[in-house]
Amino acid sequence: MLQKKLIERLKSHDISVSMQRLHILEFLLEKPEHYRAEEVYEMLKPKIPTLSLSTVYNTLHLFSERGLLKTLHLEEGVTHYDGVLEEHAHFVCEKCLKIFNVPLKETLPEADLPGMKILQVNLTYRGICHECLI
Amino acid sequence: MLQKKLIERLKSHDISVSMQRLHILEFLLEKPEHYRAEEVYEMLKPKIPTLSLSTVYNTLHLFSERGLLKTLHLEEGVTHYDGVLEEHAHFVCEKCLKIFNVPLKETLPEADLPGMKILQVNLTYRGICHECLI
DNA sequence: TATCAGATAGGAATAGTTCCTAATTAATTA
DNA sequence: TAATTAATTAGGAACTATTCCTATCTGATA
Ligand SMILES: [Mn+2]
Ligand SMILES: [Mn+2]
Ligand SMILES: [Zn+2]
Ligand SMILES: [Zn+2]
Repeated sequence: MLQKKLIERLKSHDISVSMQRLHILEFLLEKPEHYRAEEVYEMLKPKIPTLSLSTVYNTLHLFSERGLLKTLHLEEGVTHYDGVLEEHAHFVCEKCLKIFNVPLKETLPEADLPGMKILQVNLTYRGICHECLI
Repeated sequence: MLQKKLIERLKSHDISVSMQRLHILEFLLEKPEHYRAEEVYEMLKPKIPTLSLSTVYNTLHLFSERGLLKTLHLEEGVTHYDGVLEEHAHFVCEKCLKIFNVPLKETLPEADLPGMKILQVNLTYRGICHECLI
């Protein structure tokens, strides 16, 4: 994505611009995969040698809070971040722990939750992927 | 639940019986709530003074593997166990972190996952609960 | 009874995340 | 512009849920 677009995106979400933030946002938006903080850190270290893991955590929290990306709790003790905001489900392989995006045919069922404010819906399938079934 | 029923339940899932297992199973089956390993441990300590946290972890893993209960990854870094096996969704309040059971009106959408073996489906709503909205 | 496998207890080790503080950078004010 | 203030970042220590390791215990088997 163009630098200009990224800057706009940050500003429109009330986030002031910094090199670290631009890089982290770009990294997550251009990929359909799901990364952990540590992975984002390792991938960006070459580009921003002074980058710290704390900053990655700070930034990911901020982005998630402001709706720039989605936080996923799919497996034990790890948080993944998803830059794809279009509604979709996930499939987690219990063997290799790979995460797959799953397009949704129908919209997700409305929940009967009177008085609650729903901010996010998450649909996850769990099982064994085609690779691991062989 | 009757001791007899519990023993049957274990045996029918190819799990040999022990006091620890009976107590842990009973505890989780009779409650609609969602507990962490540590909580199960604390609750059962008075009944089984020699109980160890390791055993609780071992047992919960075993039960989950054999389909006696469901493993939930709803919030950061914690695993909850659910003894209610009937299909239902969850609502997690982002403020107080309480977990609510949500009955499902419709069945969950079939996933377009050719070649994958689906073992579990998980639907989670996230937001602010009625208590925290006041 | 002696042998063996499985289950348990206890504690050390691990790892992802959070918290704290000082240094750096950006924004605001005079 | 210079001085002041606020926000961001870097680095590392602290925290904590979970896993891993090992010795002990228990129950079944021969
Ligand atoms: Mn995704
Ligand atoms: Mn439940
Ligand atoms: Zn797999
Ligand atoms: Zn709440």
